[in-house]
Amino acid sequence: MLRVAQALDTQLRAAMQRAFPEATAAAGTPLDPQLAPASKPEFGDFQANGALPLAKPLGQPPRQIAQAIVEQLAADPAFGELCLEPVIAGPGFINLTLRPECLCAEVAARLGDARLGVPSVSAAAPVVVDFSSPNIAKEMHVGHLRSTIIGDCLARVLEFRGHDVLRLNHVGDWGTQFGMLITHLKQVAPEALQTADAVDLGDLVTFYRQAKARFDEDEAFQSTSREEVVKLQGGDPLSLKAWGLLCEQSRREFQRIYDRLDIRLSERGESFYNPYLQGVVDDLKARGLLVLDDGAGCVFLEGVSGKDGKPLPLIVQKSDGGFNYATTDLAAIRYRLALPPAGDGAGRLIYVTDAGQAAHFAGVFQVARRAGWVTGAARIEHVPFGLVQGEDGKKLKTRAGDTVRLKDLLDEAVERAESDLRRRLVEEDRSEEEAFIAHVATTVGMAAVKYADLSTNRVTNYQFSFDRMLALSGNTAPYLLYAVVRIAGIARKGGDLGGGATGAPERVEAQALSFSEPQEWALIRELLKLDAVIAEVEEELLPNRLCSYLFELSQVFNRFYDQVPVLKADEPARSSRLALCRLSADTLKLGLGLLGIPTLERM
RNA sequence: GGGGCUGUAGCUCAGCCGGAUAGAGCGACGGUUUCCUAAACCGUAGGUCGUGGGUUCGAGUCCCGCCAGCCCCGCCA
Repeated sequence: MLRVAQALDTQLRAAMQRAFPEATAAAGTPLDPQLAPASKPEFGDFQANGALPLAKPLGQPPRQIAQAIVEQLAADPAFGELCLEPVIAGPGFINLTLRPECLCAEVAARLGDARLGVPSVSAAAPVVVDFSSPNIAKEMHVGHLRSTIIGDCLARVLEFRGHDVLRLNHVGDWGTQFGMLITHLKQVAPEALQTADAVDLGDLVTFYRQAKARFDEDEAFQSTSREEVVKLQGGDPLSLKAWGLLCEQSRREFQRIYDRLDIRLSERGESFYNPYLQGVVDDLKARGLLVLDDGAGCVFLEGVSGKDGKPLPLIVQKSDGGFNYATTDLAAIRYRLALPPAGDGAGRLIYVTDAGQAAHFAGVFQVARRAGWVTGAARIEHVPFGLVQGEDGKKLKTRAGDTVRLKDLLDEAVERAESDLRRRLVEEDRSEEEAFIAHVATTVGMAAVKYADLSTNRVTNYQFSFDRMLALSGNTAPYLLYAVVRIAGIARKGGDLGGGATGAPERVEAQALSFSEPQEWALIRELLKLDAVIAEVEEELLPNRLCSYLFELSQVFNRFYDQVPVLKADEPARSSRLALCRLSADTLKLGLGLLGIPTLERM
C-alpha cells in the first residue's frame, strides 16, 4: 500500500499548506503530516499526527488544527476517492480509513501481479553482500550459522527488489596456518601433489588437528612450516598446488552445507586481494594517512582513543612488512567500490559478521572514507549480529563442551522434525510414503533453524532451542508452513485458486470482489502491507521485520480460515474468499522464499 | 582505563520517524471439532519498560549520570 500512502501524504501536505499557509512559509518546507500506519485496527488504516506539534507554534488547540486540516482534505476530491470521512481522535490525531472499493482495487491489482505489488528498482550499481566466510581447512560450525542465514536472506530481499547482488564468500584462505597445513600435507600425503586430480584428503578437521598438534610439539616442524609460509607467499608452484588442494577439499565440504541450506555464494577469499595489498598501503601513504609506529604501518583513527588517551591505530602493515586482515578488508572495500574493470563498481557494501567485529569495521570504514575510496552515494554497512547461545544463556556448546558442528546441528533439526512427524502420523492414524516423510522432515527442520534465527532481532544474542524452533504453534516455521498447507488443502478440496499453481497470475476485476466479514477485511489489510515491509527490510536490513509480518499474516489468515467458510460459501463470496486464499498463499510463499524457506503442499 | 552492544510479563522476544490504554508467542488457567488438516481458533491472568535525572504538548523510544551482563581495545580474523 505504499502507493496509497504516498498519495495520502501528498494530499495531506497540500491540505496543511492550504490550512496554514503562513506557518508553511515560516517553516520553509512543507509541514509534515506525520503519516503512519494506524497503531490499532479500530483507528482505521492510517493516522496523521502532524497536527500535534503545530499546537505551540500556531497557538491553537491541536484538535482545532486537525479540524482545519480535515476541512481542507474534504475539499480534495482525490482524497474523497481514497478515504472515508476522517476522524479526529484523542489529543488531535487524524484517523484515516480507506474506502472498501480502494482496498478491493488494491487486492485486484495484486492478484494480477507476480510481484504482488512490490516495485522493482531500476538498474542501479551492484550491492555486495559479504557473508558466511568460513575458514579453509576448518569445519563450518555454529558460529557461521547466523552470518550464512541472515546474509542469504538479505541477498534474497535485495535481489527480489531488482538489485544486482554479489554474494561474496570472503573465506579465510590465506594466512600463517597454511604453513603447517602444507608441511603436514607434503609429509603425510605427498602423492596428492603428484596426481592431476584433487585427491580426497579425508576428514580435514582431523587433518588440521594433526597438523596443529605437530606444530605445537615439534620444533623442526615449526620452522619448516614458517619456511613454507614464505614459499607460499613467494608463489612456489608446489606450495601453491598444496594450498589449492586444501582449498578445494574445504570447498567441497562447505558446499554440502550450502546445498542443504539452499544457499548460493560466490567464493572470493582473502587470497583474491593479495595483489592489491601493497597498493592499499601505498595509497594510504600517498594520502598522508600512514604513520610508522613501533615499526608498524598505522593509520590513527579519529574519535577513537586507546588506554593512554592517544588515538587508536589501525595497523595495515606489520613491523615485519607483512599485511594483516585490516589491509585485506581495506583492499576489498577499494576493489568492490572501484568502477569496472578495476573493481566491482558496487554502490552498497553489506558485511554480515558478528557484533564483536563492530569496532574493527568502524575503523576500517573510517580509513576507507578518509582515503577517498567511498565516493558519491556509496554506502558501507556492517550488519552485526549477536552470539548463538544455548538454553543456559552461555555460548552454545555440545555436552562434551566442544563447538557445535553446523552439520550436526542441521542433522538434529531434521531428526527431531522427523520423529515429531512420525508421532503425529501414528496419533492421527495417517499413513505416508517414506519419501514424503523425508521431504517434510527436511523442509521443516531446515525451515525451523532458519526461521528461529531470522525471527529474532539480529543485534541481540540469540538463544538456540530445538524445542522452541520446532514447536508447532507460536512464531515458528511450522506454524507458517501450516498456514500454506491449509490453503493448499482448500485447493485440493475443489477450490479453484486461479493462476497460482501455474505461476501465471490470473486477473480478477475489483468489481467481482465482494467482502462482508471483518475477518476478510483484516486479512486484506494485512496482505496489502507486503510492499512496505519489503522496503523496510531492504533499508534496515532486519529480517525479523519480515518474519513478524509473515507471522501476523498467518495468524490473521488462520482466524479467517477458522471463522469464515470458503468452499461452502455462496457466490460471489466464495470466489472472493478463494481469491484471498490465493493471495495469502502467494504472499506467504514469496515471503518465506525471501527468508530462504520453501513451502509444502501437505505436512 | 576507553569504546560498543544489551537490560521490556515467569520464559523467549517484538516495539518503525518520539504519538492514543506498552504488544506477541510459549508456559499457566478456562473454552471451541456434524464443516476446507484442531500443527488451529476464542477467552482469562500476568508490566515500577534496569535505575535516577533531563528535553517536550507527549518518552520503552532522544540526551546525561549510575547499576548489571556480554563483547572489543597494536602487529589473529
